[in-house]
Amino acid sequence: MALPDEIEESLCRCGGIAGLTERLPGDEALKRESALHRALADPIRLKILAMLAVQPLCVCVIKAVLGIADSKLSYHLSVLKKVGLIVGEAQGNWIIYRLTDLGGVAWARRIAGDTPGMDRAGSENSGPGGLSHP
Amino acid sequence: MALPDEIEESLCRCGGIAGLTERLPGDEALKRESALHRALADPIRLKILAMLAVQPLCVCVIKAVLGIADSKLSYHLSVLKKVGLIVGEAQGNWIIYRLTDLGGVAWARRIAGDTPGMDRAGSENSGPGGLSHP
DNA sequence: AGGGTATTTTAAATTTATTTGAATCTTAGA
DNA sequence: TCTAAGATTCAAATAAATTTAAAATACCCT
Repeated sequence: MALPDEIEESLCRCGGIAGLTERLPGDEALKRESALHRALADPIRLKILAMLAVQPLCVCVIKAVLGIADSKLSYHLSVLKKVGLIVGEAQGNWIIYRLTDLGGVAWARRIAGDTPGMDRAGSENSGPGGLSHP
Repeated sequence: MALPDEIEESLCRCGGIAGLTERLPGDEALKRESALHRALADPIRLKILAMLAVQPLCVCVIKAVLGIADSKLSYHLSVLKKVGLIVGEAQGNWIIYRLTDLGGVAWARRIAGDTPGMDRAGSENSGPGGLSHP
């Protein structure tokens, strides 16, 4: 196959194609990670996450902020819920959504949010925020 | 609208719907972030990132590891390139791809894939404190 | 220049995700 | 029980991403 010297040399150093392959995450891990990113790959859903990073909220408040149709919102909530970034808890007439631990991690690890050339970042939780619920 | 007490109370504390809205990232930031996640939302592309995190590589080596068609690989490389996660530098007959700084950050901030038990979905309680990663 | 290898581009076919609007479910309260 | 509000589900329509195979480009070498 004949490679560029630099590549061939360092490729050898890490065990060739086989050695490189061994160092990679398994298919399940990659599938899981990509599923999470797919769930985060929409501005509406990121905005929902940003809101829930401030505090838990019921669907009607989220809807008021986003200004989108009920069923559309429900769809996006279900996407986030399915991968475990948020959970919803029924409370009487309402369903209150909040970030899971995973959702908190995902929001905290935003990629572009604190790298050069960005708008301001969201939340950073200044207040006590959150549902008291002891 | 009448909300659950706990929600209404903490919503007031942060300035109501308007106050909440102000705390959210701007549309441009959300679009940028979602574009990055969209690029990361595929196992093949994550695997490419993983490989390039080991060392820069030319297309033919990446292809040998992934075992996919040339044009398919080229498509996925272009997706990663377009959002600035990788760059390719022509070197004679080959094109050598490497992670950008942004790509390094993105890979380092994987959400599910580091060390911890990564095969759980709902993950309500992955521990208190949540954000740190031993 | 001509041949060969490495990589990208194109366009059509396919798959997957999102939006929309109507219908449904669930619960609280009169 | 009846009703209204809050939220989800369904199926059809639309839009976007991915795959495929063929054709094109770019480069090195003799």
